[in-house]
Amino acid sequence: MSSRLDRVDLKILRLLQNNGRLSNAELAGTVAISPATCHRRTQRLFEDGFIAAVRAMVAPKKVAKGTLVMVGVVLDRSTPESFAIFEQAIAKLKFVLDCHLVAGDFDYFLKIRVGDMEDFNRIHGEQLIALPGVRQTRTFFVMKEVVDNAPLEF
Amino acid sequence: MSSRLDRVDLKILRLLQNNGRLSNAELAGTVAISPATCHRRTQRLFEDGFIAAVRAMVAPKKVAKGTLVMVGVVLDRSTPESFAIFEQAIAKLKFVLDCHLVAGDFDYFLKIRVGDMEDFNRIHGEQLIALPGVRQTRTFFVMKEVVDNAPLEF
DNA sequence: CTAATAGCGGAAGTATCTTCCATGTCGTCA
DNA sequence: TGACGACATGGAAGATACTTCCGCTATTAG
Repeated sequence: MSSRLDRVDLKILRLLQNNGRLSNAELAGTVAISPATCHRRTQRLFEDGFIAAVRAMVAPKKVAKGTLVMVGVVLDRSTPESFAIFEQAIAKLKFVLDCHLVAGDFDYFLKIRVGDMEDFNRIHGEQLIALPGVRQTRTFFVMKEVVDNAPLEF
Repeated sequence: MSSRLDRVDLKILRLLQNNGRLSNAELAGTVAISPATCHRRTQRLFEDGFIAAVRAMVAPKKVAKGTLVMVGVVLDRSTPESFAIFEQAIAKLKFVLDCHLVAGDFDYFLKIRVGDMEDFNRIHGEQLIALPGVRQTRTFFVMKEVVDNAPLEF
């Protein structure tokens, strides 16, 4: 929490969110401060945890991960132990992009990327329903990605 | 689709996915090729669209967006026109991170980031249920983010 | 076997990064 | 009001990295 962000910090954050490979010189120029100051500001944003990471967004279709699936999961029992075991197991499944414990008709919501439907069916049968404590799953195939992973507005 | 990715390309992609600010020299050193070759490879990965963007991941809690909500949406009518109008409208809502047309009990799934529950209630009442063609929404508050936006495995 | 093509790494000029330091600004306290 | 302290800023400079050019090698096709 801690330190406040002034107008300059916000500008840097937004610029790096749009293009994480901007050079310090380019940043400084756009924000209209000296490279030295910009360097210190940016460094602080990293050190203080405002920027968790900088990631290249790999185009899913280019690497045979063009199919997106949302899955609702219901567990057998709603005990803390069941949740912990489930979460531990799902962290190992690399095709799971999101896994959120939610309030409502499901216990967890998953966002999964796979190559195609056939790929998903195999994964669903071999890995998802085999997860510890899973009573049922409900699959929502994504037919159109209207907005995917939009940058955070702040 | 087009051009193939060899072992070196994959390494570069994975490294940049983990740290998008790696310098060309660091990349080259890790992948064990010359800076010149590495520069050419990386440039091609961008030009050919394998890397859609490089983004700084801003920590949501640090910028008052610590509350995550999943929302299922059902429209009044399932006509192409209804879908188009809805999608056009939702693209303007900056707090919507994901919006996917799905097959199943809902028409759309939304992933939304807001400051807190109060914030969400206001947005839900003023903006979500006011979207064109919305019959009903079902809200799933996220109580725990087990995995959020994990890097793509390929 | 020869030639064409594509990819590689070395080299060098240019640009950038990163640190140090002097200067300036703001707020506090005497 | 004035002096002081804490902090942030920008300039400068050595070290580093970027980007392009060019010659070399390997692979493929004829």
